[in-house]
Amino acid sequence: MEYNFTEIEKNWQKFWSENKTFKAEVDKNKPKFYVLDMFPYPSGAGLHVGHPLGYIASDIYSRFKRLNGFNVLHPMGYDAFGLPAEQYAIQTGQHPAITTDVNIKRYRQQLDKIGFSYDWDREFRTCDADYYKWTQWAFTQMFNHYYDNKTNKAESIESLISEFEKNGNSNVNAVCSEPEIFSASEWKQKSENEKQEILLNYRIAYLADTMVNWCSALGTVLANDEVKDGLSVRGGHPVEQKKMRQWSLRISAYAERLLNGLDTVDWTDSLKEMQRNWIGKSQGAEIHFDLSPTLSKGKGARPEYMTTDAHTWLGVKEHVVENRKNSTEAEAFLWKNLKGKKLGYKIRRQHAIDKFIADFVCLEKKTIIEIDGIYHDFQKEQDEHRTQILTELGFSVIRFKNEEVFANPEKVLAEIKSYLDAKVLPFGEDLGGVGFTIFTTRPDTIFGCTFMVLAPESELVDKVTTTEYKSAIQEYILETKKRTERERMADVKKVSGQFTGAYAINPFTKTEIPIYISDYVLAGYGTGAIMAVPAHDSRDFKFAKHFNLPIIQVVAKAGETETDPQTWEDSYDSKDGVMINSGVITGMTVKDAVNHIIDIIENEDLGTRKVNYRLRDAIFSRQRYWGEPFPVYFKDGLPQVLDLKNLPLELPEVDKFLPTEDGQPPLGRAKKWSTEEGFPFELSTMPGFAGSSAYYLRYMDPKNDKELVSKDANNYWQDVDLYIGGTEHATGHLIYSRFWNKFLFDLGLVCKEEPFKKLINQGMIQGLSEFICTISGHKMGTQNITTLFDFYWLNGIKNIVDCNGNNINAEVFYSAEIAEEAFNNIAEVTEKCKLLKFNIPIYYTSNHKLVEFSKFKLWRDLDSPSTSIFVCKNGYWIVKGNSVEWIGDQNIKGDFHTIPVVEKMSKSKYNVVSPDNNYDSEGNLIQEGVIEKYGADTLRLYEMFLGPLEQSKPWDTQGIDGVHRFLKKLWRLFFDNNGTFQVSDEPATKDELKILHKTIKKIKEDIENFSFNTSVSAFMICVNELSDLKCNKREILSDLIVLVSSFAPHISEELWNKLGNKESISFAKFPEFKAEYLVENSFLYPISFNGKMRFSMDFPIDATIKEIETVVLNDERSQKWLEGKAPKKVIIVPKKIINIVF
RNA sequence: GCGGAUGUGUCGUAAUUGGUAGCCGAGCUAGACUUAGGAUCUAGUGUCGAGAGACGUGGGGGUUCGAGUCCCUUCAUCCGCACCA
Repeated sequence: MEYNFTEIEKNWQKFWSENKTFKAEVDKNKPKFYVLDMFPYPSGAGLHVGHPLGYIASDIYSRFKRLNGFNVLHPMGYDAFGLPAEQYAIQTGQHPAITTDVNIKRYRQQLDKIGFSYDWDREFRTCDADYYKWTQWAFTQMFNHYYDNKTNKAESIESLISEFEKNGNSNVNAVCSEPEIFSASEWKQKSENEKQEILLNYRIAYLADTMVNWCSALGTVLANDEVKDGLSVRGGHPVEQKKMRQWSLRISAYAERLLNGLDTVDWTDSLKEMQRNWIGKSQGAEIHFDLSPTLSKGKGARPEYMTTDAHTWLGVKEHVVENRKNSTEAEAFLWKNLKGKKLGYKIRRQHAIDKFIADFVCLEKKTIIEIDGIYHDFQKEQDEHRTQILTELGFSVIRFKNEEVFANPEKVLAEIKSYLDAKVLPFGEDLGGVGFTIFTTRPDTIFGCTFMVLAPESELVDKVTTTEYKSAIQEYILETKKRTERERMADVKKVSGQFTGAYAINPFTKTEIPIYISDYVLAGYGTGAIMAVPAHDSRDFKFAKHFNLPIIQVVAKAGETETDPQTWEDSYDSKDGVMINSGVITGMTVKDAVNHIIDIIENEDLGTRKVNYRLRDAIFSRQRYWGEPFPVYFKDGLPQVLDLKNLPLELPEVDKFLPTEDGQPPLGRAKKWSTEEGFPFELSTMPGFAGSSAYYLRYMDPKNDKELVSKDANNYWQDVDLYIGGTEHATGHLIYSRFWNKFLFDLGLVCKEEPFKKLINQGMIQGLSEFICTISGHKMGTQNITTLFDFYWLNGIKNIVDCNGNNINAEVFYSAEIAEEAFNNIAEVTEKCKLLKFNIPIYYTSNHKLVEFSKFKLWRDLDSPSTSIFVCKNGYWIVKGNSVEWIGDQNIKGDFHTIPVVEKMSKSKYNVVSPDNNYDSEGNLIQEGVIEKYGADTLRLYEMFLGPLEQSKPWDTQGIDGVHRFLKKLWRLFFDNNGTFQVSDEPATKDELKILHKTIKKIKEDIENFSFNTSVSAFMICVNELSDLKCNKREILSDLIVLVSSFAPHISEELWNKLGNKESISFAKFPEFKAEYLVENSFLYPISFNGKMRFSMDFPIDATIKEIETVVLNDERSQKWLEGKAPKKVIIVPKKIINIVF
């Protein structure tokens, strides 16, 4: 009986599916094991041979665990929302739900052919409303929680509100956007909207203004990698930096826990390193720098709004309160339009300054606004006197008459605003006093800080820049604004910057140091400002050199003395060394100095110890259609979330998948996109990572309509024991889902803080592309072709150009080996010529040769069918439509070589190999699949045989025959020469048992170490050896087939069944390894002389070292190798080696 | 620039973790069976050498009785991060 894999595989796949063989249920009598593959996005191209690599590995492991008595959860589903489907929808008008469904069906069909042991009853898609209900629900939970630094977990917003009501927020230590201290009574006085506004600063899911890449032509925010040279990669539309109100997730609150959690999981070091890198923790200090000259009276003495002393305040307090009550009509009118930062500046009224009371004051701009009524007319002289004093204090006064206010209030407000906008305080007092704060990880080098640099986008820039430098600064900012963050990163080498005119004072050296702005400082990191230490930071060094700024060495390499930094080629950035020129810390090591200086900084109130993270909050809005709608509506412009009972909020239908005319996201086109009360819903949708962040939890309990996952299911399945997938998710999905899980953990909804216990990154299977060569600008007239190439034949390649015809309608291709030569010769004549190499579909080639000339031709020029010439070494092919003619030596028809290149397997490179048959749009077979040709078991084994799982390798079917032969050989063990199934019930021999148990041991160890490639060769060795012994003993084959079943389940089921078993082999028991079968009674020792192996000798296992030594030394071969010398030493390692040293 | 990984026949790879380098498969060569072979089987196949033997795990050095494996150094390739203060 032949090994008919097609039949066998079809039958068993049907059997598994009908019998739900791999259905997993909570079973508390069995230990659980959860094996998960990373969520696939079902692309239109279907599966290629690279995708199943990880799936096969996880499937082998799942089946292995089942055989070992575990209750295995092994599910599969689809990450179905996403951009490609939507782009396709925009192009074709097809609803993304339809294309996604088609793609998923194709995926499923392909997956089914490979024989995976998934529990298909748990399958779901992220775009199912039943599923995204829980994505939306999780979002509402994030909205309803804040991160408390005291309990170090997420806590409910209700508890925060009740704390506000009791004590205000001064005792609250929460992760928060803009802390502003208020008391309980102040909280209670706030309007509902004001309260909501404040709460948004605390919520884990929050709405805030964020800088984004906005592309108005595409109507969406773009990620950095979607923008190049200020244009969108797709379409080439201009992209601008824009502040937009976006949903974000406060993932930064979890930075420390995300970092620490890495120590508890079994992932590869490289992956953990990537995450650590992404989180980017750095420890250092925030240090306050005063501006020079300092006008403030002292640091940290009083809040800035207290602009008078306590004594005076008590004296004027009554007047202030009185005035506020009895404000004039004009004042009241103005106040209505000034309060609450209506002009963009905080304005206070009836505010005491020195011993005066100002009508209105803007402290950050040191500006007083006076309304002169009749009352004031009597006091004109006094007012002038008062103005004088206030001016001395640094305030300026603008005045308006009552009548002005009434006659043209708009004009008055506009004047106030433009006055405030224009006013630049020379010494930065409006920064909240007297200077600004920087973050550094090297506070020890502060004595070497000789200048400061601000990020161009920093809010501080406007405030420090002196009038003189204003235009230069603005010019510089404009320049940098044009470039995206990405571009800035790209040309690191270019040094640019601009002096602001302002100086700060180094708090330790007390010297005045200039303040610059430069785009090498990022607004988003730290405080957007740095202290520059050119001697010990290469970027600062370059900057100092460029602008000729002083460089002071403060760290010397251990054992070296001070040198002149002016002579340096580069800075000394290392933390190895001893402090010099550094006041009290001179002589300390860098490590000690860092700690010591921070202590001083804290004691003297110059700053604080500080930990900084690179991890930023995740922007969660997309102006897109094909994603989860936010369960959010807006009431008075403020967001409210829907209750669970109103979820899911289903994605509405729209007429087009494009933004609306007025630039709203596609959901703006939905007919009724508002609550029943008429409050509008959010128009953005969630990003790709939303749906994939908690899917592993949902698999535990996929049909539950009451909760994401039941307590029962979660307590049983707990976490993913083995997670297999590609590295591409290292910093995206794997950070987000860890965050998401930790959040749910804080809420007590899941029992494990880390979701993925062990994680393996399978290597990529690359494609083997084929390139064809042609030369641009070099086409020839058809009528010349024959003569041309006869000529070419006679004269060699270089004469091709002599016949450069004028009727251009033939394209010439060159076989790889002559392309270069041909090109070189053509280039002599026409300089415009270029050697072109481009990808061609690999299925027109075979063994790196073009074979399907006419098919290639058809593919190549659909638009202009013409003649093509394929120049080979000893002639050429002329191809016209279906006619292919060889011109040249008829005895040796030329091979037309293409150039093989290993690249990523991708549709655009035409190098995709799918596991099953590949048909064109008309249904013609264009590429035979491995599954059809060899069967799924061969595919599974071969993918594993290719090499270590983690390693990337190009797909190459050379060698697949060997694996297929192995399966046939295995099959033959069960049949006699006539093809009749025949298994002997005789007891196995010692040798047979030894072979079997050697294999059991090896397979068990290999699977546990995920070393599947070596298991496959172990199987081969085993079957080879059994074949040599002509072994057909049931005792041996029965165990062997169980071993194989994890790898090649179909053939195993078939043979298992033929052995007379009624149940699926999945319910068999993994054979037990018995060491006694491997016990040998002798060992063949390799005998080396001075470490070089010369011959080997057999000794009984219980021979003593003494006995062995005597026998070996007396052997005549030993005498020969010793060359008559006496051995100095004889090393005998039992059951290992014998080495004789002489 | 920083971090990580890898480097072994013609190719994919293996090596009991410091103990006979090249298992298994492919390819190639020769042969058997056969009407035929993309079937099956047998033998050979690291390099040099007629041979004995010598050399051989990117290069150089070291530790060791013994190194593909450990240490130092250097080169190459791949991947990740990258003005992160």
